[in-house]
Amino acid sequence: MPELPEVETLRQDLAKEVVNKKIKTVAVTNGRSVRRHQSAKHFRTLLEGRTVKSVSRLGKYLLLSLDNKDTLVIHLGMSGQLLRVKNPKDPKPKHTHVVLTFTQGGELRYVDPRTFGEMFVSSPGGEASSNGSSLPAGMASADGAVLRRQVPELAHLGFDPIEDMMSWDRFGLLLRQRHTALKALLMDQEFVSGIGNLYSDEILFSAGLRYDRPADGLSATEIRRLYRAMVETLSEAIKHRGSTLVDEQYRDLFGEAGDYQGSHQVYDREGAPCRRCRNPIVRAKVGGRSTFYCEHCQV
DNA sequence: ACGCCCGCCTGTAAGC
DNA sequence: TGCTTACAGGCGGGCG
Repeated sequence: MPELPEVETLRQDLAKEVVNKKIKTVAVTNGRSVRRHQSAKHFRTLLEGRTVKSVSRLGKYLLLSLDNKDTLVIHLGMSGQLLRVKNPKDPKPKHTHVVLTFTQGGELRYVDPRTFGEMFVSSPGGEASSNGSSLPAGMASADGAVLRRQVPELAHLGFDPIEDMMSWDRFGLLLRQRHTALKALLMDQEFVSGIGNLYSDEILFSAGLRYDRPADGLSATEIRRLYRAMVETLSEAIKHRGSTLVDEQYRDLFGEAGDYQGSHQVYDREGAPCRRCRNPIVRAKVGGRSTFYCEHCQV
């Protein structure tokens, strides 16, 4: 389940692999993956002949800027993979739904068994985006603002914890406006973008905070701990090229597994001893989802 | 405003 | 062994 660290790893590799490459042909073999477009043909037409100029990321979304100001947006959902293949004759994995072939050779494959993910081409003025000046609360970064204006469909996303700098004071101000359980807030993409079930649990353990603490009830010290835990946990996971779980769903651009799963403190460790205090990690159901935490270390 | 559920999907694994 | 059920969970939508 790709979250911010996995998507950022892909972004870094895509920046090396596809920038300045020209899209020769696009093959769509499952229309559900391009469902925002009226037809697969329309999607193809928008991409064929375009050159990729840069690759950026907003939360869990990848943004490939094209030479005509359009943007190819890629979201991996639960089970999406992007694979860079040098030899088009390599056997295609099951559930390969979209293939971009480059003029310079090789191809980029989009594989997604559960089809929760999607790809679409966004045009700057292509949507009803009359008030492009309004940004999510706390938005401080010019970069994030530019990307949100470039892709109106993603204007609702909250700040990116890695790309958008924020002071502890400002973060605390945003927390105090919300009477929500911390875990739900961390996973709310309109508040902060890029954090899912796995990293919210890891961040809250690192911060020493329970998942059900109300956001508006944190002390100044706790606010600082949470902010630090968020940035450091995500940064460490990026250094380790993300997490590949037992289901093997996440693979990088070259099909290699990530390396951060060995550093997990709580996620998927029910009953195992807490790495800090040795008490067993507890699993709880919150909103139908599994939540892992340490009853001793998180208060 | 917020919590909680559903539907969308397939692969895997546990249970009977 | 083989069928059924649960689970994995991002996201948008609906409901109380």
